[in-house]
Amino acid sequence: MAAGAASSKARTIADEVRRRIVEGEWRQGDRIPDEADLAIEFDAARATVNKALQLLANDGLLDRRRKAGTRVTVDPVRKASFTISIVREQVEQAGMAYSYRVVAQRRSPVPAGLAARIGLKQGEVLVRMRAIHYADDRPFQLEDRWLNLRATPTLAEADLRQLNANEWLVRNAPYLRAEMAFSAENADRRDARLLGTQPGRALLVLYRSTWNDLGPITTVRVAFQPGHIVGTEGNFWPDR
Amino acid sequence: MAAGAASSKARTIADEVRRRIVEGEWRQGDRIPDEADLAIEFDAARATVNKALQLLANDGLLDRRRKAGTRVTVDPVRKASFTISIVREQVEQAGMAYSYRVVAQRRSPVPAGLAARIGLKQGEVLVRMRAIHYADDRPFQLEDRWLNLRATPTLAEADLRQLNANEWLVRNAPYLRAEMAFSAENADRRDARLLGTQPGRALLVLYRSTWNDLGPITTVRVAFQPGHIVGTEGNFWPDR
DNA sequence: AACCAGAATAAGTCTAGACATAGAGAATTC
DNA sequence: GAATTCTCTATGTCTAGACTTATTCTGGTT
Repeated sequence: MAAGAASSKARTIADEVRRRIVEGEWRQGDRIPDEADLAIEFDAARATVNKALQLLANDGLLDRRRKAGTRVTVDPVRKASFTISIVREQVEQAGMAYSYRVVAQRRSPVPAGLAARIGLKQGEVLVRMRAIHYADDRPFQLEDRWLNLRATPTLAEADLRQLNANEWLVRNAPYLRAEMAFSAENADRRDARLLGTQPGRALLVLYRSTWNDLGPITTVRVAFQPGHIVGTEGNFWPDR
Repeated sequence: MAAGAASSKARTIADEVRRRIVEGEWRQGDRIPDEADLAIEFDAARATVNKALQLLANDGLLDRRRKAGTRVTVDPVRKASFTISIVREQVEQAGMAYSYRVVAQRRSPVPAGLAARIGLKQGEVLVRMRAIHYADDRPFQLEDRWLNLRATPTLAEADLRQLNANEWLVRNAPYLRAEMAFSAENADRRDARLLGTQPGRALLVLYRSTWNDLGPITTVRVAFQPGHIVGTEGNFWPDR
């Protein structure tokens, strides 16, 4: 809750500049003093001021351009960062027992739409698996995953039935790029059956795909149990 | 799409270290050479190596501790950052005409649950307003907002009917802290009517609250039109 | 008025060196 | 054996100074 704010000169400067912006002393679009001036004001080296201002620029609070100087961002964009942790940890942290069951697994050619979206030739054969994650024996989330064994040579197909694919991937297949998207979908009959709910219930659905240098690793549709909320705390606040 | 990666020595080092991790040269939990050694290897100052490693640590790829050294993170957490832009911009960027209509506005005491969540005394009177954002005359999103005029002294109640509250706030009331959460809800009768859809349809719903040093500024429930997707690209990838 | 070249400027980056500080591991004491 | 203190090390941070680079601005040219 409280700002962990490890004190450091750069952090102090950043906080003071932030304060001036938040309290309206420096208004949106205003040009703020340049690094050299601030360095004098705060009795710091320019590099330190630079670091402080970069922190704020990363938070989207400042716009900085060479020669043009530093300005207070006009339409600050709201950024929020979500942390998607491993399901098992999430469940266990809530004090519930975690279990996992593979519902189906087979090789299957990728449908055209998906292939295009993740950058594969249509018809390429991937492993498709459905699994359910339980919290205290109640279905917690449902995953429908496509796995590209070519991008994860060390993962044998046979292992998949035993392993929690998500966990294996997190631990063993670092990715270079990831995309995520949230949407809401009405549970279809299968969703409802697997999640133990009624068809039509609104489900929060997360799509995630990851790539490494060998190509797409996996793409997954995760449907959460009805009522699930994914939250974050974020923005305009010291990150670390 | 491509890594914008402005080349810089620090960036180059970070990319190389990232490569070694992704390609398994350095495995999870491994201790990597210390800054001094890497500085020699890459013929750079230690400060530059430090900057490079801090970048990766921010991405969650490395764990760094004084004396203990730097290790490859064991269970990398998936972080993703979402950018919530101003509705109007979002709509206009899609080439559609934006409009906005206030459906209701009145002063109202905060219900207990909400008061507790955002840190107000129960019964405090806030302004509550409902509004619809349209894209090409089709309802795009629905907002149900509570506004604390005490935290935004310059905002007169009378203005609210004219203004787009969200935009006014973004431009004029910088916040210190924000919380966001996604969920999925079945449209109730009112949602459906205002969004021009059928009751029961799954809606992606975003809750957002913001605070400044005067207290809570606003809290809002945003319901998107059915089928709406909020996406991101993120993680393990250079931020900027 | 439109265009172009050069000067000036502010941020971007790097370096070498210094000191601060957390914390692991060893040595010491009880 | 457990607890405490000590020591040393790797990261954290800062500094002063230099050089680089993008971009604005200015003034001159067509």
